[in-house]
Formats: sequence, C-alpha cells, structure tokens
Amino acid sequence: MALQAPEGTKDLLPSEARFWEHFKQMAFGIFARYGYVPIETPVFEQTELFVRGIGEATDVVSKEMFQAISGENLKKLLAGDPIKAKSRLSLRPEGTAGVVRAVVQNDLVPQGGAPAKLMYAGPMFRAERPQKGRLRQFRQIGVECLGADAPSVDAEAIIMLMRFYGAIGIPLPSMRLLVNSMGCDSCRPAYREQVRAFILDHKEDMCDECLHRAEINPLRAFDCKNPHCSSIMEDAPKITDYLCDDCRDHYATVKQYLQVADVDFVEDTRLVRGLDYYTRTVFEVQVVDGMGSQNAIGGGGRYDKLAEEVGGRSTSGLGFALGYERCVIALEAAGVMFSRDNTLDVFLACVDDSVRPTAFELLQTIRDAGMSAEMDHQHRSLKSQFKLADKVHARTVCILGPDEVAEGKVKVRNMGTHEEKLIDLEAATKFLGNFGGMPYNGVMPSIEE
RNA sequence: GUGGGUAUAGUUCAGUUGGAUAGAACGCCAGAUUGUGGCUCUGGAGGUCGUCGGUUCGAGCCCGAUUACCCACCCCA
Repeated sequence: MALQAPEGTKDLLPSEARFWEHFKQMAFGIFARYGYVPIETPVFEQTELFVRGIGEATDVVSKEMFQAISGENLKKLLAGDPIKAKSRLSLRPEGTAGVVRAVVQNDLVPQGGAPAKLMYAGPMFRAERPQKGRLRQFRQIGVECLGADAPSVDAEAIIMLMRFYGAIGIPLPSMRLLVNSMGCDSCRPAYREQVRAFILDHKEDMCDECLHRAEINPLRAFDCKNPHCSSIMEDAPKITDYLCDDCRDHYATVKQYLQVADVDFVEDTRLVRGLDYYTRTVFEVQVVDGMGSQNAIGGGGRYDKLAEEVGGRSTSGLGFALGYERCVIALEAAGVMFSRDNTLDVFLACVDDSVRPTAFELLQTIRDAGMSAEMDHQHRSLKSQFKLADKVHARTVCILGPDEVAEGKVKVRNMGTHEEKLIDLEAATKFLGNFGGMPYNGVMPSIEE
C-alpha cells in the first residue's frame, strides 16, 4: 500500500493552500491596524519552556507533546543514558510560550519601553486522538501583547478577533463570545480553596474525575461535561465574588470597552482556560452549529506571570490564538465556501508538434512580460488542449499552427467573447495584455456565498 | 490513552439469505466536429472489494487479527 500522511495530519491541496494564504493575509491585515507586527519563532523549543510556561500538570504538556529528539540523543535515551536538558526538544503545542521566550531573549520589551505587539501564524502539534476539528498538526494564528497591563489591551484584542471572524465570513449570530476573569495571585488562591472545599463538600455527587480535579486544579471541575457535576457546580462559588479590587476594576473596564465597540459577549464564570498561565481576563469564541464537539474557534487571555515563569523580568502579557481548521469548519457550516477557481491569462495551443519550439519561446516571452501562461505538456490533440484551457479558466488561448508560424503570426482567441484575431508574433505580449482584460496577478481567491 | 463506526473504480456510493464475468453516477480518455472549449450523443479505459489469516464446494458479503480514516470521551484552537 502507498505511504500515507501521518495520523492526524492533512495536506492542504492547492485550493485550500491558497485559502490558507488568504486567511492569513486577512488576519494579519486586520491585526496590523491594531499595531501588531509579525514574528516567526521555531516550531520546536526546549521542552523545558513548555513545562515551565504552560504548566507541567496540564494535559497539553503532560500527555500531548511530540518530543523532538535527535537520532543520537534518542539512542542515548533508549540506552538509558542521560541527555542534556537543552537537547530535550518538543514540537510546539501552542504559540504563546515561544513568542514570550523570544520577547525575553531579544529584550523586545526593554524597561520602560513600548509594548511589543506581535502576531504569528503557523502549525502547532499535539499528540491527541484526531476527531472533527482536532488534528495532530493544526494551524493557529495568534497575537501576543507584552509589556502593557491596561484593560484596553484586553478589549482591543477581543474586538479585533471578532472583527476578523466577521471579515472572513463567519456570521455574527453563529458565534458566542464568552468572557471571564480568573483573578490574580492575590485573589485566585483563596477562591481556588473555596472551590476545592465546595467539591469536597459534595463529593458523594461528583464524578471521580472531578474529585481528582479538586486536588490538581479544582477550577477545571467547571468544565466537566458530566451533567450531574455541572448542575452541582452551578451553585459553586463564583470567581467574580472573590476578585480583588484591582482585578474587579480591570474586568469591569474590559467589559465596558467591549460594549462601547458593540461587541456582544456573555459572562461565563465557569470559563476556565486549561493552560496554567492565564490570569485575569480569559475569553473564548464558540460557534453554535455544525462544529461537532470541538466548537471553540479561538480563545485567549491575560498572562501576567508568564514572562517571569520562563526566566524574564516581570512583564504583563495578553494574547489569543484562533484555529484555522476550525474556522474552515465554521465557514462550511455557514455555507461560505472558498473558491476553487484558478485563472490563467494565456493558454498556448499547438496545432501540431512542429510548432512547439516556437510556442515554447512565446510562452516564456509572455511569462516574462508578467502574465500567467501555460501550454500542453502531454501531446494532446488541439481539441483537448482547448478543453484543458477551459478547465484552467484561461482568459485567452493563443493558437499556433504551421500556417501562423510561416507568416510570423499567432491567432489569439478571447475565451469569453469567442473573438479571434491574427496578430504578429512580435506584438503578441503587448496585445495579450489588453485583449484578455487585466493580467492575473497571482493573489488570493475570492470568497463566495 | 479509552470507546463506537466505517473501509468496494480517480470521487460519491449500490451490491439481496454467501453463488458464475463486481455495478451506477460523476470525473477521465476518444470519437461524432480530420485547426477550436463549455452543451449534447456514442464508445472506451480504469478494481489485489484496505491488508493478512480463517470458515466454506464457493467469500465483496461470515469469523479473527491488523492498518487507516471518521465520530465521541478526555483536553484544547
């Protein structure tokens, strides 16, 4: 049997690869309006970064990371020999840790300096069991704002995220924006204890998993899908009742700014992001229909302790990531499809093989003049060359036969109007520029309903 | 990691209680139209029935194993 792509990976075939480019450009274009600039970090990092940054106890780190070990080091490990910490590498399961590391390492937020507003796009890797909306290699676009703690940063990030979803074509009514505050070092520990105590008070009615959560990370019990647990957790203490004054003010301001921008949201005191680094504002965007069970198309929050966690000076931060593949599912569910059409400025058809050298030369001339051009490479009949031209949506076809070549001419057919003209070979490129309309400029496909 | 489902042509799928040469639609190729696309008509090519093993006179169909994919749990974008 022929080899297949690894489990949980997917090829982006031409039409979708094209759409991914469009998707990325659309996002970067909007984020740039909010002052974000691009950054590229490695797709693998020292494992230590993720362990410290994301949290050792999280599922993402404890069981979903792909280790990236060199062949030599793998031999050592298999032989039971130790390897250096810096040789222990992992494919990135998310983008934030790497960007924060890059900010610290390159001092992108010098003391007293302006905030660093960074955006990135690329593949992430998690060794999970694939299902709808969940791949082992998937694409995320994200932003990180480091060095600014004002609630306006949180609000504008959420606003531009929602603006992007709208711009790419996800209908507003199909989305649900959830927001919450998780408090900070000074108020969360006390709250956490309250939740733990609450769970233990109701331990007869909770599932085993939640009892386990009570010890590891009690807040996660809010996420339990077990209807029994979630109904009990309805009555659990609410974080909003335990926020310190600073956190309460921060949260209130974020919500106020969202309202000013006409961004609808629902407060969800049970929203608890599963990565350890979040503080204060957290948010998630869900799509209501057609998503399967993975319905979150984006999420993020504030992480004021993360920079310290990876060894930098104290730097507040906020970011989000959005999942490309899940957005595609949301778009499909909403009936918005990306165009599969490509177009070509010129297709060169040969009447017989004797004119191929002339055709090949003309082909290059047309391409050098900045137009897209193609010819048959399979010795097809003239008729099927036309069929091919039609299939690739050629705007014009140049017909070269012995008659034309003998006269130093080429016949040009406009495929839309069926109009044909015999012109001088020398003047061909100039003529083609006008005859077929604007040259195709090789960019993005159009979105159509 | 744990469950459940699926696997037949390039694609989407039929295939009866196990029976002879495994079908359809779309797509592809060719011709009708010997230098011209889309529409139409005619013809053609294309299958190790995922893989390995078992039951049987006989397996696409039944049984076992295996692989892949899909869906769900878990978790997250």
